[in-house]
Amino acid sequence: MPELPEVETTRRGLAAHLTGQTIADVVIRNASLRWPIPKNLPKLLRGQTIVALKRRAKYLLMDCGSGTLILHLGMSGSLRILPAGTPAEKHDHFDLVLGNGLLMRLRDPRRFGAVLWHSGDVHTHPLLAALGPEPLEENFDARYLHQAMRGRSIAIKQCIMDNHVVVGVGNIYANEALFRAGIKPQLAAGKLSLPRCARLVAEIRATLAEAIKLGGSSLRDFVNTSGQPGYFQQHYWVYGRDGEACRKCGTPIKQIKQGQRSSFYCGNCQK
DNA sequence: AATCTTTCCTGCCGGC
DNA sequence: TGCCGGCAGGAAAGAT
Repeated sequence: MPELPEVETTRRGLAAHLTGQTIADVVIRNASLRWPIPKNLPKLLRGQTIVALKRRAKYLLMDCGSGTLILHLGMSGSLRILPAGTPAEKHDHFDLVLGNGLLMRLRDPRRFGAVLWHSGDVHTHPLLAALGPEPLEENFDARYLHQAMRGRSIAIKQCIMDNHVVVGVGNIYANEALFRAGIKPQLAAGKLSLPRCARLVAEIRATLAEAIKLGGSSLRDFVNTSGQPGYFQQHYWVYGRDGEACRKCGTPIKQIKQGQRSSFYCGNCQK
């Protein structure tokens, strides 16, 4: 599933093909994603030049000069670069046909993704305006996290998955980072000391950075822009390892539900 | 049939 | 009383 490392992997794979290219055509086969794809998108985009491909949280931002195409992969989306004219398959909802004989194709079986247009400063878009800091940037530090969680009774795991606190930490990496930091997922967020916040910040950063280096997770249906899976899943400490031995101490990994999501942890290594 | 995935939205609760 | 923020739960589609 696309979490931040998968989105960043996608961004890097796409950027080389897209940057500086003109948009020859736009094909909408099925507009009903999480929100409808704007009907006037072909009119808006035809003839535009792609200036840059950026990322904010799990949103891909295609800067077209006059505005920004906002893309989200939802739970099952993937973007690929293919030769123009490649026949569309099931769940291929959206194409950007480029001037260089290639196209960028969105496939999204579960249709929780999004394709939206915003003119002007994209960071003022309602979906982006209230987001917390990027986990890999300097302003996400121990002092900030400590402050953001102060007085809160919500479980630490749910707190770091809250986009208002920090963006881009989904279920897999939340579980992994908490294991690496030695923090039990049920701990009340407000109870985490400043030094433990520092440890957690460091482990969230390291977990995401390593996953990006490895090309993202390949859980279920994630593929990169060439259609290849990532390799991070081979490195999980706890995710999906219910009942298996902890890789550090041998204690069986436990699975619990928090906010309808599965959490995995070691009762011995995580306090 | 239940589960899994992301994230927005609704509505309840308690505090002031 | 009414507003606010925190928080829980629900919703969307499809594969397994």
